[in-house]
Amino acid sequence: MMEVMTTRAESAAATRRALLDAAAELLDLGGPEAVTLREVGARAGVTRGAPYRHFTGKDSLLTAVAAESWERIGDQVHALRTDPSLSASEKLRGALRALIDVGRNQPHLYQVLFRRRANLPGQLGDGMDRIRRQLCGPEGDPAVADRAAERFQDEFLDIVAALAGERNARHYGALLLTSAHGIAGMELSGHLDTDKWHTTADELVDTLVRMVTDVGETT
Amino acid sequence: MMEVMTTRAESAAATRRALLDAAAELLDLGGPEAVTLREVGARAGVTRGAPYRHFTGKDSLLTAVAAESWERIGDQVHALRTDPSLSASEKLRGALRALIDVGRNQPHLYQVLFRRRANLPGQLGDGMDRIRRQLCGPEGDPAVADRAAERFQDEFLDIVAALAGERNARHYGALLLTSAHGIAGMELSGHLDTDKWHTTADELVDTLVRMVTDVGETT
DNA sequence: TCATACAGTTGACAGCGTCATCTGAACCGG
DNA sequence: CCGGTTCAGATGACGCTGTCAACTGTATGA
Repeated sequence: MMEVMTTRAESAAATRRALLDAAAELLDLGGPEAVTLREVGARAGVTRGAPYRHFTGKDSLLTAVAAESWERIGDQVHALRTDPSLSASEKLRGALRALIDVGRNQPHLYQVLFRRRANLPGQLGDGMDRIRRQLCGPEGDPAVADRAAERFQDEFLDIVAALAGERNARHYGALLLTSAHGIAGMELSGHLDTDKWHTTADELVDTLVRMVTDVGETT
Repeated sequence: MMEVMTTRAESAAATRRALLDAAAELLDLGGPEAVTLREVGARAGVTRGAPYRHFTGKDSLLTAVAAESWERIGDQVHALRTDPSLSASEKLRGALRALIDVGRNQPHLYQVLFRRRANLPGQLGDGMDRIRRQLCGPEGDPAVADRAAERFQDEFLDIVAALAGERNARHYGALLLTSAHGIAGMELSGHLDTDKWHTTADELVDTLVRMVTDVGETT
């Protein structure tokens, strides 16, 4: 049965978890538009104002969901990289497919993962307001999601380095990563017509892996 | 000075144009969230209900904006393809950069261009409602945007075929297109850290062009 | 000339994110 | 054990949104 909640910290942590789970579920079902703070609260057993005790707002909540997902993907790629039963090519193919599979199985989540970072452009005027706000809660901070996404990229980079050599790893790593992202994105948006192009996302991944494998051998 | 509007059709057409222009401008400024039917109407000199005479709703309006943009990009690539002063490689590089430049200069528009197509997944239940609705107005119909996007892809495919041969054109064309889309997307979202990867989007494009040029030569 | 079609206006509604305010119970120093 | 404090959560309110039904006035076409 359910553990009895005694301390306030435990109860708050449980609410936070429930909010994140509810948000992730609603995101899967109907995209960011369907993630209503009212509905999230209801599914977590609280009311519409409660999420503001754990996140600075809706954006912050979605960012936290993205951060957890990045961590999960990072773990997955880490497991691939350190699996001694896999060849270097298999590791690379697995990492690329891991990303594309998220696009396939959780398209709405995938789009949130690659949301535009808030403080990218030269907007510094009201940027300070946003930044200060999001510093209120350490979670939902874009920096948290950024760190998690970068860990994934680091793991990925190591896999590429083992295959194509340290020299080419960064350039070709970026090429592979962006290409996989593009494959996932166009498959997701429906702009990759497999009939028109006589090819599939999986075949494109194979070609990418083969190309980098060749680079590694001839270097 | 301004031409006097007499006929009702002219007036309506002018309003439609103004609505599209206002929507495109607001999209550039603040993304889809900033495209308010009230503000669009205000900038077009009408009120909030007027857009419903020309589009079935906000989604339909944004789809029409995307369709016009796809047509513009298609024209641009067509001009590249038929320019006798350019080499095949230059045509390919230009086409890829044309797409990436949209991502750079109009990031919000770019995301709308690659919006998920409505009728992709197996949702047929309420899908009929949506479809019948969007058939009311021939514009804003997703099919219009799809046709425009496909014309761009056809032009692009021809450029690749001239460089890599008919045999490889489709497979490598898809690879190039998805890769360019991924480069644009990750640069746009801020996930392509040029310091970390020791490379830039432009260098990645050059590598892609070189790879396909090699394929064309060795075939 | 007169009925009609139709672009555009207006009022209304439900739902949204967000904030200020309030409440009650867990906490903690004495 | 007790009384003040902190803080998770509830609640009311506000402005904004997309959407639709009902309405208005004018150009159209027979």
